[in-house]
Amino acid sequence: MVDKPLKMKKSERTRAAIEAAARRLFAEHGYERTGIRDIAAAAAIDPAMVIRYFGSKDRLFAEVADFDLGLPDVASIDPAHVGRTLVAHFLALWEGDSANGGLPVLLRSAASNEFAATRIQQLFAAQVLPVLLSLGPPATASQRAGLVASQILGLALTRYVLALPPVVGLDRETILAEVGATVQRYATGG
Amino acid sequence: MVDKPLKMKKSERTRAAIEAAARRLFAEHGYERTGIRDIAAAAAIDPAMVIRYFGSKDRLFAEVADFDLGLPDVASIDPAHVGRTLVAHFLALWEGDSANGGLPVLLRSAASNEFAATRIQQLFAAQVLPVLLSLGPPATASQRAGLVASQILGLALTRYVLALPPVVGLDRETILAEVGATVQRYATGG
DNA sequence: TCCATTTGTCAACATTTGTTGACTTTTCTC
DNA sequence: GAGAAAAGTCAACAAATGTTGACAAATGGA
Repeated sequence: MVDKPLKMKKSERTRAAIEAAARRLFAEHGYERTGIRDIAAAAAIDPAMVIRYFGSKDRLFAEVADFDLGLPDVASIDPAHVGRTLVAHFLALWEGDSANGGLPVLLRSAASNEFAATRIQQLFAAQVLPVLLSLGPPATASQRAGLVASQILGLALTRYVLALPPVVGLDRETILAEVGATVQRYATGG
Repeated sequence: MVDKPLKMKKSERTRAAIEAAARRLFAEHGYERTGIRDIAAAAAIDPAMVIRYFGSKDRLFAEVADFDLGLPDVASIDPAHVGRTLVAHFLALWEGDSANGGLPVLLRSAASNEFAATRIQQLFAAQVLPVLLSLGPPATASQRAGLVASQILGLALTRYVLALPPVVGLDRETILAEVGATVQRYATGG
């Protein structure tokens, strides 16, 4: 079989099934409350296969938690609307049904899982901070990033993890306007 | 013994010890990662006593999670500085070493514990929302409360639970000014 | 002091957890 | 089709979990 197979190799299909099930369950119930047997059941495979393919629960989680925010390039962002742009991007990251979804996984587990917490920290340090560097005095970049993180993660927490009704009830445009304005102010140090 | 005893009855002392240990451990590691045996060890008593005094782990958690935000009275708040006042109050709630500390417990567990999440929701609905009612159009009170929650819980999450370095590094005055301004705007619908 | 109530100790339980190894079935190459 | 490699199944493990009940010690009122 030299040609690229139309269907993936079987092993890759099961591996993908496990990963998908894990992503969903970790995001829904968090690291501790998601058992290997739950993941296996959701993927319709044997629990032992989870270990076989990923080595351990920790490594499976690490795999699922390894993703990219995919923030737009600094240069391509209109500095006058960074706030709105960033918020829109994070909204999409949460509500996009497909592909990514690693952020819910992380946030749901970060409160009681050191690894997830560290991962979030890295994510912001490596991907958000650079964006803010050019938007204000570099000396205050870290401080501005902290404020931005507090608002964006707070929105994610209350809307998608805690699902507080008043926050869930906010419509997209209100969020973009209100939270966007806040992030804008934090990001530029205005 | 008719007089009020100088020392508590022994049973009340152990009960208090268990509760204190539970509060600390729940706040530090969350509900799932805190075992009854851990609590017992921290309180220097037998694991069986925890059950004896509180019935179950769930009920112990519920006890510890049952507390008050103690927000200042609506009338006593200067409407021009609600934001700063609220933020200052929440900061004190987190950093006050004594007494309360129920909020850390809740936030640390809320991501994977339905009960804790519901409790937070009740707390904001019953204690924060009333404050906002008189500060803007009553029709938008819920929306304003949602935004306020997203920022205040976001600050708590990133600073005390995730301990993101840039947020931990923020000094008190910066927080009061920056986050206070945001909350002020959210609260009044400005 | 005697007795009853309270308080504390101990060992065990059933269940669930992540993980492992031996085994069988499927799949693919020659 | 034979044989090797890959993929999947099954039962079991050690450890940890919340919880229970039988028992011992301490306490306090009569």
